[in-house]
Amino acid sequence: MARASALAPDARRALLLTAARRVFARDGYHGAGVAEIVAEVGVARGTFYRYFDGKRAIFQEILATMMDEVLGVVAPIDVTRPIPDQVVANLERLVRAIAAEDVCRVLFSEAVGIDEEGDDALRAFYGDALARIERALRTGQNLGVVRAGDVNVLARCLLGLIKEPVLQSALDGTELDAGALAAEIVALLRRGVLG
Amino acid sequence: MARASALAPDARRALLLTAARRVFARDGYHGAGVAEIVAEVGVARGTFYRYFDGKRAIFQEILATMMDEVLGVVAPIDVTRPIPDQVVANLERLVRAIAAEDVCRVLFSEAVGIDEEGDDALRAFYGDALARIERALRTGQNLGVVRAGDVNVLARCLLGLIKEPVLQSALDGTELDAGALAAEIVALLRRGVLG
Amino acid sequence: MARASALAPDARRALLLTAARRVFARDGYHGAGVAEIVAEVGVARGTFYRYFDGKRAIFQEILATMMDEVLGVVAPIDVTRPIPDQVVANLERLVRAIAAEDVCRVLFSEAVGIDEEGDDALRAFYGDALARIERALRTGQNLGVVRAGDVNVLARCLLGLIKEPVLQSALDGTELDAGALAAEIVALLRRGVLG
Amino acid sequence: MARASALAPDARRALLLTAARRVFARDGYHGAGVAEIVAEVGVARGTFYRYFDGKRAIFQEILATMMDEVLGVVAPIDVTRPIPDQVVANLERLVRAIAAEDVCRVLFSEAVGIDEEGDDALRAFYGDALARIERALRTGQNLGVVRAGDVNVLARCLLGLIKEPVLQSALDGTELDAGALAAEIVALLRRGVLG
DNA sequence: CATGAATGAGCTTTCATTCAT
DNA sequence: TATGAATGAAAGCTCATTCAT
Repeated sequence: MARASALAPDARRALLLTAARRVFARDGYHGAGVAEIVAEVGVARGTFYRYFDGKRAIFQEILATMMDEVLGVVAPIDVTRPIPDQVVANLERLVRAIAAEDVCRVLFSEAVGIDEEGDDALRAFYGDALARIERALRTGQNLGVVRAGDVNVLARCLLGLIKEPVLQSALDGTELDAGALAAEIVALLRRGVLG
Repeated sequence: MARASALAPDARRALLLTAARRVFARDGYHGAGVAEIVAEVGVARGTFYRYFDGKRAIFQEILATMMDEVLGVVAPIDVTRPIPDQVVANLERLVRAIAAEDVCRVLFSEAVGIDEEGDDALRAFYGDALARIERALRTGQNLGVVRAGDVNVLARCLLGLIKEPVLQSALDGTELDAGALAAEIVALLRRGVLG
Repeated sequence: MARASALAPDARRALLLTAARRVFARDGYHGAGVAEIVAEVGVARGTFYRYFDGKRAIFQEILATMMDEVLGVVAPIDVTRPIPDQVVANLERLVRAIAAEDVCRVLFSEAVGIDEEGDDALRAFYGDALARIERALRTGQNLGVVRAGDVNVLARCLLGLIKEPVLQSALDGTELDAGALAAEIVALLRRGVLG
Repeated sequence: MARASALAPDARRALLLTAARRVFARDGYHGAGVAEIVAEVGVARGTFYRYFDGKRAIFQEILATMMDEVLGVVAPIDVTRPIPDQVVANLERLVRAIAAEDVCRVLFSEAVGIDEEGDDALRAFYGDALARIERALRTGQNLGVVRAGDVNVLARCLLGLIKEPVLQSALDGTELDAGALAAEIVALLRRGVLG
């Protein structure tokens, strides 16, 4: 058989990761097969195992990457500049990051319950995300711009505020307007919905 | 193996459903095997297939039941009585319903992406839930108790507000205080978090 | 459950046999299920096993009956009366007997290769049938009305002459004219086809 | 278990086909299991499914091959050469082809009633075979060497004349003398058996 | 280093048969 | 005697992984 053109190992590894992301996003973790991944890249099955320990391993690596991508878009607040604008910008970037088709399905649906190791990673991810939100809330409370309340619960609520609209868009195939969503979230945070 | 005593079909069916719920919640849809379900009930493999068309069928039935359970706890608002109390009560019941360990895992994680039929059911469920929230919001707007805004997006946000804290509790094993959560959500709806 | 009306055991046995014949003819030996047979009669599975040792046993009994039916229609030749008429009449009855829808499928297709016992029965059946034909041929040779030839081979040929047109009719769903077929066979026996 | 040495796909495929033919001929379609086929070849279950879509698929492929083998031995009649010799030769080759142990059992007994697709193939096979015989008969009638008669029925009769002796030989384990059978058939066609 | 044929544990499902009621 | 819930061996099939080439 035609041997795949010699490629820098890193490049081939990247190709496999990209293909796997696509396949996992399309078919889900259990629906995806190593066969499809290698077919997309055009290498043999065995080659896959030279670069990754297995299906679970590549999935976890993709997951870790996605988590970094998502958490990475959140910029620290610069208190010397207008805060609300920064919050809105962060929200928009966050929404856009998790609305990326593959991220949404893989991170929010497929990642749950693969195995203990995966669940640990997921817990760490959410722990990190929630810790950041809580910190922001506490800072806000200290500055007097955030009302009193259980930051723990509040953080989880905010997380849902962001996640769910994105999830629903993915589920029903609707296009998502990140700006509008961010605006609506901010409005909700500012004044609630009642009155 | 000792032959399981014959049982009224409905009783055996119920036992299998209960066991399956437990197993699906514990191991996930793909991790669960018919073998485990029948082992929990103490019957032979074949018995399972007397009552259900297969693994997918019993899962979908459990899913449908859970959806009914969840949507069923939401009582229609009686406009002749104080509305906020009813909303809080509804919220609390809703939180408790979806916080049931098995409901949370099965409905929010495992149900996604099993097959087209399952996804259709899921879409229908969320469609129903969102439609109810939107209706409530619109009614509130007409009564002047809900501020203007895109009810579509808002409904999705509210859904996340409820789902996410429950999901996070399930993920990290924290006990959930439904009352406190409901209160916090109401506070958020009333005044937001800022200021 | 409603207990099937008390019936003379022989009558119930006969009902089961009739139903089984129908089912075996329709679905084949392997395609048929005990479930269908009892459903047609309206009795419980267990009842079936009170009357028959099992699926194989009832099938063999049906087979034996069919063999008797087929061989039974062949009347011994009465040498004091015109022989050709009797041969034609025998042929017609034979064709009609094996053309019975269920006989054809069950006896010629499904009966082969079920198990050793079944194959023995089949061998006995064909052995009997061929022995009769051979005897008739030999008698004919002695009377000078049948030309010389290997009666063993000839008997097998004659058997095929009768069986195959019936089989083909069953296979392609064509209606069979027993009289015409008998006539054609006789013509063939008389003069061949050449010249 | 010792790993089977890798083989060129075509070679492995051929080995599986050969083994499957043997197993199907020995145990029948329903009595045969993929387990036995792979055991004969000395490979693992999964290997089988690399080459065939399943048990039905390999069976149908074997069936198609057998049909081709059988129909392929019949040479077109060359009218510039003595016709009777050619007919006898064709008959002999045909008998030998269908007398091959596996062909006889698989094609004439096991192939019937597997599923719709299989029955269609079988109908097509017989349709083809009968059409050829009919054509030959009609040609003979036009040339004045075949007497008048219903070619449709006649063709079926001739088919049985060939098939049945072979079938019976297979059933009772008798050795078959293709030459003698062909001669007897020709004699029958020429002069019948009476007189 | 790449290949891809081979692996085999493990899955879902079927159905003739049994036996407590 | 009739019932039908329960049985469980055995089937077909999948797919992540291995390893000789």
